[in-house]
Amino acid sequence: MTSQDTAGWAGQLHAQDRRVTRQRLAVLAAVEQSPHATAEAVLAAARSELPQLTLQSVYVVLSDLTTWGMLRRIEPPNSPARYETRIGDNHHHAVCTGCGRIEDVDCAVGHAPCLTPSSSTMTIRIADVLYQGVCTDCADAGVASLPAPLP
Amino acid sequence: MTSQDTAGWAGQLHAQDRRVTRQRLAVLAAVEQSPHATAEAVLAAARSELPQLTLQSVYVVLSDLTTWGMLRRIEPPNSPARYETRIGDNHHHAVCTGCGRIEDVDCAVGHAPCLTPSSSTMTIRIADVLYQGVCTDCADAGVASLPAPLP
DNA sequence: CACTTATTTTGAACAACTCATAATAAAGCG
DNA sequence: CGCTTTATTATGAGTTGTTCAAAATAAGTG
Ligand SMILES: [Mn+2]
Ligand SMILES: [Mn+2]
Ligand SMILES: [Zn+2]
Ligand SMILES: [Zn+2]
Repeated sequence: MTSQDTAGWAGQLHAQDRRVTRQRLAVLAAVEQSPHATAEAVLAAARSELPQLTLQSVYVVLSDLTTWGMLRRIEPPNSPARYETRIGDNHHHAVCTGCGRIEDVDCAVGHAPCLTPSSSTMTIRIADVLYQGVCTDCADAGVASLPAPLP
Repeated sequence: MTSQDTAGWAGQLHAQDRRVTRQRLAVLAAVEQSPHATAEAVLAAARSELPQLTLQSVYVVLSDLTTWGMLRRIEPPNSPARYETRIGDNHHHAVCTGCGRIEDVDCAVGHAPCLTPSSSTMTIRIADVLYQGVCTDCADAGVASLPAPLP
């Protein structure tokens, strides 16, 4: 959201020979400000700066930025896709089955060892680990039920 | 698919005070026969035994069986949900970004250590690891592109 | 066999996302 | 700066995968 970030994002877009648009900067700022945001949440946040922005545009911008490696998309169960600007560090996620809360979790075993599974005929590029459990709030509240959508 | 399996499934259903129906047995048989099948694929397979079966019924049966722990659901990116009878062993999956092929992968580091991530305020119940890469077939064919839906 | 009620079917609706096309505006150029 | 080109966005509609409410069916019980 800072002009620092904005300048950096503009630079990255330029470097990819992409146009620097208000929509792209607004979406990047929204995702930076609230990590693991949904497309709807991004739209809501970005509209304070760019009221005429549409959900469809948010979808294409998110898709493009993800394709170009400027955003990362995660797809938790029982939730629409979520996006974040924290990329390239192979970090993982824990989602609470009580309230849907999503937390970042550093790679479980240290330095990207999850990239070498025990046996597979595939050349692994990505290891996406999704932990599911109950967060302390939900544990305190005695909630251990099924996933509920985030507000 | 064998009467062995069928008897076992009927027993599990009885043990849960659930009714043993043709639909449930047909769905279980279909998933057992083709692991990681989609609801559509299950419908197609089960209809050879039960032609009047509907997709909506397949959805509720799959959902129920998953809730009761008799099936496991995985949700790969760019794919509808998939189901399998291999449950309770914390195994993971590798999906080819070329052709969409899905393989089982045993827990990467041995005996369920993925259940203890480096740091989280959550009590972890499930560690779902999704590897994405390129399978040998696709590597040989020079395909490394975006995921395509399985036939 | 008849009864109760879980289960399935029917028909419709929904959420999240994608597509085709028209309108707009960012970048390059004179 | 104004003009042009074309990437990008907005508009409107469509699609996929899934869920829901209500009626019809059938599994289990006595
Ligand atoms: Mn994250
Ligand atoms: Mn599997
Ligand atoms: Zn929680
Ligand atoms: Zn492949």
